[in-house]
Amino acid sequence: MAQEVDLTDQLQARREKLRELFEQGINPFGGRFERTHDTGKIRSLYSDTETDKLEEMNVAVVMAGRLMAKRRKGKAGFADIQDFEGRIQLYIRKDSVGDEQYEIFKHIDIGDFVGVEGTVFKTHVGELSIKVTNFCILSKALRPLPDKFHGLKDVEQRYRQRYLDLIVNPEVKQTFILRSKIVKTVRDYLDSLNYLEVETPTMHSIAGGAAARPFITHHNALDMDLYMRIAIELHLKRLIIGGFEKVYEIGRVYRNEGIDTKHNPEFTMLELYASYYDLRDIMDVTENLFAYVAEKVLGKTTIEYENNVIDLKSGWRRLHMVDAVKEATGVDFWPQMSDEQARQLAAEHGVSVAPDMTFGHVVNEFFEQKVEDTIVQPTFITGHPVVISPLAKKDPKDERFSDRFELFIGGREYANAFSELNDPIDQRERFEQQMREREAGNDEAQIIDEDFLEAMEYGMPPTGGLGIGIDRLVMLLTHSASIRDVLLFPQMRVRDDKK
RNA sequence: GAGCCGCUAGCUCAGGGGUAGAGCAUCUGACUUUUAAUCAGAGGGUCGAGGGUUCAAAUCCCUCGCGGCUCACCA
Repeated sequence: MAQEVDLTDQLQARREKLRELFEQGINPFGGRFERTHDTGKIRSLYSDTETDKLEEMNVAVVMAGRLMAKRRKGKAGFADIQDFEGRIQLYIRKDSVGDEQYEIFKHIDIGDFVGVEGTVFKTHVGELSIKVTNFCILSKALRPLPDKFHGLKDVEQRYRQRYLDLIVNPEVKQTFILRSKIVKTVRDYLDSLNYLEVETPTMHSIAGGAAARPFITHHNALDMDLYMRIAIELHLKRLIIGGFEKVYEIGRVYRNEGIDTKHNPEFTMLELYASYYDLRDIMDVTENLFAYVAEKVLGKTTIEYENNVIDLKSGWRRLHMVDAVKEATGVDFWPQMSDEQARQLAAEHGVSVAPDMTFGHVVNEFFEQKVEDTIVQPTFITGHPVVISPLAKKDPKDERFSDRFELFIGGREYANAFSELNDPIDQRERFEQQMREREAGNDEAQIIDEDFLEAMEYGMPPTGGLGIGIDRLVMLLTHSASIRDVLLFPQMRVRDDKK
């Protein structure tokens, strides 16, 4: 601990007050405190009660909270305390609480936790308040809170010390309460459709199910490297094989990639799988889920996000990637063509492609570079090229493309789904194709998972599968510009010069 | 990884070569319905870190750290 001389005036003052409390025989770090009301209950019960009526009712309450403001004037004073539900004003008179407690009140600091007994009343301007008859300190704060009026603005400090952000910036608290409701509502919806929620390992011996670089860790007793999962996919499919006909998991996945306003190294994914479904069924589930959650959580399906008005009501546009590219650029990839011809079209239309890219890669590049950003209203883009979809069924009508969709809203991807590949021979070929890409230098291409292939050889029912980025969904529904604003503790570099 | 911007008191911010400022917060005093309470006084700083230029650097230059945004990467 720092020596006294290193402490700022405010830290010294609070430690001094702490010592005085001990000397008076008062425990500044108290224990259990039984409340009769919180601020939410007080407000819902008495906000609309007339001042005189409230006086007559003489409602006694016991409350607790953190002191957020103090306005003292001689032998009386006002203070605001804050609990989870909000704030309420206290009115403390020396002749109500007595000399001893009033002395404590005089020396109590903003940030301290207090417990109070009193009666509910309204001030001259009609503010619901508590006339305090008994007052005690429940926990002493040794550091000052950020500015009561401006709050905490410093973005770095808000992320590093989220607890301060939550104490002084009420809208931040609301965002995370909403996040909790969103996730709960997703669960409610899937549970109502008889999906079974499961938990599968987050440490994998092979990081599969997506194209991404994993985090590597090590198990000492087994003396083996393990990978933090980059997707939930392959374990949930094993459960489909095992006879769980409808399963989902909401959990963390980890990708060892850059950090920006849309990416955090660990984030929350929903994946669900349903036996005997195909892509069409999954589209229905997806749009119904979004609409249900928006309606339940926000009370509406029309939302504003990044200067767009977006309607999440079901019945979204369904558009094949090739048609989307054709619509935006006039380039038609339906006719059969060679990889060379495809790359030539890219060159002609200013789409940058690598020299070894195949027809499928080129189509995808066209979509990403020319179409993706322009999609505003919820749109299912379907039929991704098979080469970039190693876990999806081929489209029987055109085997260059897969039975897959990605959901785009406001130029951003929110979901990814397939009619799941359930042919183990084809799956092996797809993995082998991925291994060849890997050998060619794509370190995000997937690794062959023999254990998963064996599982599939026992027979996997036709299955529809879906993945939704929960953080992005929360961003959308909470109008958050950065993923860090919907993560309580976003990943940050360590600071070694910590004050 | 690149570019731009930022880092000054506990918090919010001014100050951009000439002795470090304000508001809130803190401390002392006054005040029994205030609410960004008010009034009077006081204390509080390694100006992100290190180097350089200069008689003189918070300020100009270089390096580094941390953060934000944009781009790249991320099917």
